[in-house]
Amino acid sequence: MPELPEVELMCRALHRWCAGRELLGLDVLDEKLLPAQDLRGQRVSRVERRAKLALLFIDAQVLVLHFRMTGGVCALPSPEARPPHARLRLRLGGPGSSGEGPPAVALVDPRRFATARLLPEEELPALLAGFGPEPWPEPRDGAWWAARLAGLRGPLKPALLHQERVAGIGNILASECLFLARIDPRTPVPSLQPAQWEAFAAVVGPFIDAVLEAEQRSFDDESGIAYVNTGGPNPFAVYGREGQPCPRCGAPLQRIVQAGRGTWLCEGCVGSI
DNA sequence: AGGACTGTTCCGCG
DNA sequence: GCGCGGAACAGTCC
Repeated sequence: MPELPEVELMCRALHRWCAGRELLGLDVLDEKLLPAQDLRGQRVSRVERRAKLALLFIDAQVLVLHFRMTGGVCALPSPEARPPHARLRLRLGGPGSSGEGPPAVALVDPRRFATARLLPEEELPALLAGFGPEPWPEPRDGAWWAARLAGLRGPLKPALLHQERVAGIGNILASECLFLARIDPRTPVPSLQPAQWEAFAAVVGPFIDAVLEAEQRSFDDESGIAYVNTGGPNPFAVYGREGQPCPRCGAPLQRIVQAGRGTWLCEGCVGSI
């Protein structure tokens, strides 16, 4: 479920697994993803997140992974292991900067929406310039959010998904944070009051921290496919819960569609539009 | 069988 | 420029 927190966790995992290690091979298991590459002997220096991208720095190049809807990463028990839906595999040699790591890692993606590209490091700034600034971990206040979305006229919730304004907010994060801030997702951006911007700003950082902490557990077990919400109960307050009672007031939660995407809200908890 | 889905891009229309 | 709907991508899970 890759939004900002999930991509952050995947990047941390990739960094632990790969940083400082030699590449023994880059296996393109789905040729739709990337042309075959020979990167043997090159070294993964580090892995960083920017927006919803994972950036693997390999010598003078960067392998840029975009997980889209269903992409994920996992550590493999053997160099030739091929878990279901594996699309790209990195075989690794030598101990990493955090000790022994797995013999290989893979990008897995059942739906095959994920993308990968390899580009010279000097081309990275131009790619990243297309994304807005990060809403986390640096604290952002209400004025920052208002300025980032200034000029947009439509409803707030779809506006939050504009990656060129603010990078990393996804459909779940948007619904959940608006619920926590008691803001109606249909409110036009120009109608937001300063107090509402502040309420929203106050909610985002702690919510991302909470998701990271909750999902950290699924990454702590690095023995198999260790990524994203594999089964388990829906951990969210409103997402995917239409018809269920609002955790705050008990009224049935609503699902509406905005810009073609589901939005979940409690009509009893939001102020007037 | 049919619909919905955590992301993004493209097109056409207004 | 903005925003929407729709389609496309491709697969799984109700």
